[in-house]
Amino acid sequence: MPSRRADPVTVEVVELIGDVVARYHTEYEDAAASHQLTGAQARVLTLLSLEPLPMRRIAQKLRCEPSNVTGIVDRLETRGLVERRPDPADRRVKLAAPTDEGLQTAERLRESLDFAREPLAGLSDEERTALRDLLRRMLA
Amino acid sequence: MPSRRADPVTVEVVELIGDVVARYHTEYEDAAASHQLTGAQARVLTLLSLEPLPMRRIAQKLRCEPSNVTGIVDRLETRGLVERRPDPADRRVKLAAPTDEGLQTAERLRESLDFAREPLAGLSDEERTALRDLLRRMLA
DNA sequence: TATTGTTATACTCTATAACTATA
DNA sequence: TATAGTTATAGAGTATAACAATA
Repeated sequence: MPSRRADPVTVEVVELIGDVVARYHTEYEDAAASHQLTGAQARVLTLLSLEPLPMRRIAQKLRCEPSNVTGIVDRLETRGLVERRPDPADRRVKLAAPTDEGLQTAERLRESLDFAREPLAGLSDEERTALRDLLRRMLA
Repeated sequence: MPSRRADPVTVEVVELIGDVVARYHTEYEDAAASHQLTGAQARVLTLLSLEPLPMRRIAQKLRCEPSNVTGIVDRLETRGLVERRPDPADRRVKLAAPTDEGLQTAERLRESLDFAREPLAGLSDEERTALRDLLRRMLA
């Protein structure tokens, strides 16, 4: 049931979360662009740097249609950052896996994603822990 | 200066913020889609529901090129949600303004955007206030 | 028959550059 | 000459539907 009137603090928290989202998005896109990647390409490369995945699984992680993943992986493959491997267990499946260069790019991407690391540095240990606990409960 | 090694709590907070961002994005797109709007269209309509704006200002708010705004406003105008008005003070300028139907749609959009209202309801007043203060400091 | 990945198609968002009408 | 908005163009992401290969 949505429309219970929200108190002022809740309204402000929602606005602040909107600000966090906007800032996160901007920094993510900038970090991706600094490696000549789009946001979607950066997300897929980051996913694959954790473990190779079937095309279908990538679509599920991205919450998009499988047909889209074909193009994104095509472009990453053209760049030499990702390759398609056969799945020994099921010949219908293609596993997308990062190349060595792809892994390096993913690592540099992670490093340039400073969001909330710098701002969080201004908080004390206790405050960071409190923030972690509150966010955990919010997402539970 | 990015790469100072982050402590585990900071790492988890960054991950949690990523989760918040993903959830916010999903809910925003869903809310927009439930009104047959794309995310960009919903953002512009929401902006204009606060006050009519010159095309140029919309582009600045969206952090995109002015040429993109033409298409987005075109589509909102075709839907009858927005109209372009001349600016009496400068005949080069076109003010985009919501129609009555556009205002109604923007209001319903706001209502269906429950993000963080429901989850925040599970927090006490003190916790919400603490969260607000921590987010404020993070974004400062 | 069902599933995996792809192709074909169409729409939206995006940036760049060139154009117009004002200022 | 500078600015506001548009148009033209091209690339990328998205969904839908139809297809080939495999299960």
